[in-house]
Amino acid sequence: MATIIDVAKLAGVSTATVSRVINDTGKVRPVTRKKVMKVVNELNFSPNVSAQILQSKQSKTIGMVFPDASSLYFSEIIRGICNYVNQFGFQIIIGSAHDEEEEVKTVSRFLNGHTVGGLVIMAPSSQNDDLFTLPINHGTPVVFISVPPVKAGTTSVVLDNFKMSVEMTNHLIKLGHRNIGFINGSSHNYDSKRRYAGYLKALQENGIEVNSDFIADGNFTEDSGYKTCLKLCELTSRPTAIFAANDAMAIGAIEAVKDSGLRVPEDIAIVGFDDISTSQYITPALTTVRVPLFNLGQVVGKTLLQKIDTNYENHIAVTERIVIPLEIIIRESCGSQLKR
Amino acid sequence: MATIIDVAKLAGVSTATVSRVINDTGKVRPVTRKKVMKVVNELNFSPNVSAQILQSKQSKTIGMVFPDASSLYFSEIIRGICNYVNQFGFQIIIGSAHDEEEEVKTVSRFLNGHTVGGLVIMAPSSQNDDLFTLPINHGTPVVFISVPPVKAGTTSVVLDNFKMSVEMTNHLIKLGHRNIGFINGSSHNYDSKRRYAGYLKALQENGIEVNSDFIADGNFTEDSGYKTCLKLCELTSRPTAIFAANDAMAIGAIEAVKDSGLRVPEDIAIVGFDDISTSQYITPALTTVRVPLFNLGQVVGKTLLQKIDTNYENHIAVTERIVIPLEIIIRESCGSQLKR
DNA sequence: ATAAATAATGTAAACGCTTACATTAATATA
DNA sequence: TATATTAATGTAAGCGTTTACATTATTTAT
Repeated sequence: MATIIDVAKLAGVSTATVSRVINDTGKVRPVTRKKVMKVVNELNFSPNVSAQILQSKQSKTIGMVFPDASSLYFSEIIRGICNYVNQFGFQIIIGSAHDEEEEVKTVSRFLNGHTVGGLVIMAPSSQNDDLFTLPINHGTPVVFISVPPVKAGTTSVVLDNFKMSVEMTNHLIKLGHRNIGFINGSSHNYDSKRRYAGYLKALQENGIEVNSDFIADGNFTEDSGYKTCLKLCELTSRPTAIFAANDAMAIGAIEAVKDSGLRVPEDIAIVGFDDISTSQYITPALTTVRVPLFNLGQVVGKTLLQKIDTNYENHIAVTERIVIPLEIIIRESCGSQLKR
Repeated sequence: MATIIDVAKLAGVSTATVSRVINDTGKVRPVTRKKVMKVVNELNFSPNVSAQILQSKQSKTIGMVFPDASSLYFSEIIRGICNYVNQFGFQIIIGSAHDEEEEVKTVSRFLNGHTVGGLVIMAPSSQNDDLFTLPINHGTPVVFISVPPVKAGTTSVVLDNFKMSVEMTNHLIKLGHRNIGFINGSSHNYDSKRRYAGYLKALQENGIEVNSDFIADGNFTEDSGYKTCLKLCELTSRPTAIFAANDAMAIGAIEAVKDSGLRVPEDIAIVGFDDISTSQYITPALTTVRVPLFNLGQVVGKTLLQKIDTNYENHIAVTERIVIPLEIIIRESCGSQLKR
């Protein structure tokens, strides 16, 4: 494998000049540039990335750490990030983690190893402050996905959960529902919390009292949706509509309603959140909120690259929060089309 | 950030000893080891990965390059790979590519940059020999996913497409079908080819003549399944069963049959391949072949790590081919439960 | 034509680590 | 106890870059 020295020798210039040519830094005469590029192509030279990082202390790889639990969403998000950052020669390195402790470890390994020039951390259920303090203390630019707006000097990209949840609940209310259940996702999950908060807000705005019997605790899995909904169906005075904090649980809920001998949406309307691909195919097709994950990824990539850039110059720590707009998708499971 | 020199100084030993301690190479007295480890922990030292790679020429990063088109499968596969290789301190770096040309570029960037110690290449539709020759010439261990068994000295992990496709077709035949259609995936895709070959084989074994009208060309998308199936439905003598080369197309096909005013499976049975999560929720639930992607990923990880290990010692280039067994999932869309 | 200013290129140190080889310490053997 | 053997540690070169600074070439001004 050819090194920069080989190129320099063959081109009859110094390594400094070769470096300047391939990185486009500093002045070099067109004649020299051409001469060097010729050899670069001949030898099929490309620089040793490790040597570059070691010397320049600037890595063009981005670490992405996320919990196993978000693997469903991860694929699209990462495609979005890649799509954006690849344009600028950046790579993505993956660190998945089973639990929070492991997530912290992964972050610190990325940081200490000087492998990454920036970090994307997905920690919707984060309880551990280290996840925030570690990279910030280290001075490495980070973008968080789906975290509460608590930490100063932190930049994050979040979904417009609250607003859409209000809208979705309002939609149910307009359809005539007053007894609306809610199935929560995992207990510490920020997305879930905001969606729940929006639901509560909508009820309150419409003067509907919250019935705690109608609030169930799931964990984002379809199974938990099924089981909690089954209980809701068995209530003597059961809800006429159920809002699940994500589609997987909504799908489980639909099965539960069916298995209880009831109909969706006639007896119980069901709505979800996420718009996963199954949602349009299940019967009845699920009314939900579309979350543009690919787009989210692009925004995250763009934001991070901006942080990295400005970070090279000056270290202004602004707290930034970018909200991704979402869209309600009305299908059959909410009963919009129904004449009541 | 602490370097190995800081640690050495503080512990009163040489950098060589520190290196031996943290890498567990060479002999070092327990006393010394303890002394060094104490400082390592105090300073929260962890080695600069770039410097390690630069010096040792052995990267613990695995490059995974795959076409955009396989992003559906990618998430689970990568989880599987991570799951295995993380145990051994290996990381994954992602290189997605729009087309084949870009895929080759990505591979060559990984190779030339010396960023990766091994490569996983997913190239089910590969036409370009560079994808194979590049890493082999470079001497970097590679594992291919879903590629034809053509290249010598190559190791690959593939699905047992042919066998399962024969079985699935046989299942249809046993159900009484003789007019069975097939919807192909994208034209150069190896998985699709093998599935088609299995279908052909089963027909032949049962003395059923192939009706070219029943063979449609899709491209793995649901939309293509819908459109091609619509045409199949319009045939004056139409097939009584259709085998789609993947679930997405099968789902499109089910919609098409419905939209043609026909019933699945009574008028036309439909089966697919992959067992994506939607398949169990669509009505009727799709009979299909389950592909254990996570498991596939684990196998790929294990195989690659083995190659990397032996590569360090001796460069025996054996052609290896690992076949992942699959499982038929009988649901409703094939009409097994039907009394005919 | 010469001096001054500017542009282009070269030189060499440094980045943080590993490891072959040299040296010193500890243990075994006679 | 002296010597041979083995174990533990140290020394320093080198991995392939980038870049501050030094040097040389080119252009501009006089």
